[in-house]
Amino acid sequence: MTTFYNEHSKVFVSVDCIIFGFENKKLKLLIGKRKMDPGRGSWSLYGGFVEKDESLDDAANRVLYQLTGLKDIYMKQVGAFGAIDRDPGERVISIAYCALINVKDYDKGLLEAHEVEWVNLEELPDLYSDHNDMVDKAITLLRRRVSSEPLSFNLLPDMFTLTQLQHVYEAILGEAIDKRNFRKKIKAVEYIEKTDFVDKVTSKRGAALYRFNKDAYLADSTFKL
Amino acid sequence: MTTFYNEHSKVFVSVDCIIFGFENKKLKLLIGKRKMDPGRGSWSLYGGFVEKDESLDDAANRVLYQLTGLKDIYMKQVGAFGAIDRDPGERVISIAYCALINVKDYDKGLLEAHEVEWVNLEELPDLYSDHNDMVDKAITLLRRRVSSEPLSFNLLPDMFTLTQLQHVYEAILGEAIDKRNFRKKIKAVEYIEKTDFVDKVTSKRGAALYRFNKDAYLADSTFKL
DNA sequence: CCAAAAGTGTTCCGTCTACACCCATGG
DNA sequence: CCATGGGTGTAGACGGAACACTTTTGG
Repeated sequence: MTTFYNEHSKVFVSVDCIIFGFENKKLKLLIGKRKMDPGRGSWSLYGGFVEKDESLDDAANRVLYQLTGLKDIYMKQVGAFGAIDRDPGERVISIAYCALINVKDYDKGLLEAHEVEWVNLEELPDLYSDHNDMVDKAITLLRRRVSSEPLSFNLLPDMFTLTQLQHVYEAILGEAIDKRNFRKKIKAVEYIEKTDFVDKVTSKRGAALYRFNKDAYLADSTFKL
Repeated sequence: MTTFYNEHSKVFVSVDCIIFGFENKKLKLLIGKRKMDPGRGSWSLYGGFVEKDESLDDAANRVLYQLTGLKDIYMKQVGAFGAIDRDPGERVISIAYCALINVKDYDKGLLEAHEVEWVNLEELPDLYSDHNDMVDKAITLLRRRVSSEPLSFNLLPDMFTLTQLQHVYEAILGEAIDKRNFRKKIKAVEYIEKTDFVDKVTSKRGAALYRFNKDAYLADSTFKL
């Protein structure tokens, strides 16, 4: 069995997580300063090596769980990055994954424990190695998918106002959206359901809270926004 | 420098090429029977291991070159596949790449030398390991991109008739397209240029040959079809 | 009472779709 | 002369974009 394999060389494989959050009308990224060589001290995505007993997806979920304590998170593979010298220490090929989480679900204590921070996407610093390329590709994918897949809800609490939802779209697409046209489209989507709850935090008048009905969506998986 | 790396395990990394061609109104895939264990004799994509001195993209291009003798081919990464047992022999993570080539550019002699064949996409057999998943993902990407990127020309000779071009779109999208509407759109695209040449092979009357002007496209990279 | 956010319809314009006939030619 | 594929225009439907005012209420 160990036949032709031996002629070839093995390499390290890691996963890097591009973790998007949304707060205050802005897309945010969870990044930290590297605590190891090479690249100690530079801003970096959070990552980890793929171990023998886990698939790539499993590794990405494990790394995300280690950092955030969250499971069953929206995660998509962004792509494999494999320039020869992308890691100055050893040959390491890395698979980038993109995760969308609700910032409110994230335990603030962990921010300090792991020494990571939420940084506005627009103010993203230079990151370690090719991590900026990973982020760029992730955003490109996100923009492409946000209109054809119900992604956006992953960045919000279970219940949200239409204004919040609109802000998510605006942040991802990077452009203003007309309020009336947006709401018209939303009303046509049957699995975005109005609840009887009202949010009085951001407005004096109060805004109706909506909910994404995942089961209804799965029953009729058409999405267009 | 060899510090924390050692705690982790290395794995083999390979690339697999999903090579699309177009002939006789059909999308075709270049596949062969595996000539090695594990999986000897089963239909398979053409692949190879990533070596120390090459990036992932380089490896994919080398593998494609070894098989076809072609360089500077349209190639896009499809994604990384890393289920634990996807290769029954050893842990191997594979990066799938999608290539589009003009079947006419492919030396028929190489077909036999490498024992590979063009197979209609619709008649694709069960492939080794997760190769069918790779193909499925490649097609999904292709469908998504074909309307927003000038891919289709890679599947045709330098000069082509509008009917041929339409057949390419129909094959990729898997649905019939109205001839008049299609030609109307094409005429609006300034970098699809009519030449003075006429193709008399497929019709008695003769069909005008067109050419994709890459420089004109790059000068104004908008594409919508 | 006023600032701040929520909520609500209509019109216009451009784009997509459906659809059928004549043309040129080689065999 | 006819079978085969090449080539052409129009009308109606539909969806997207632009656009402004009223409502509620906490401070």
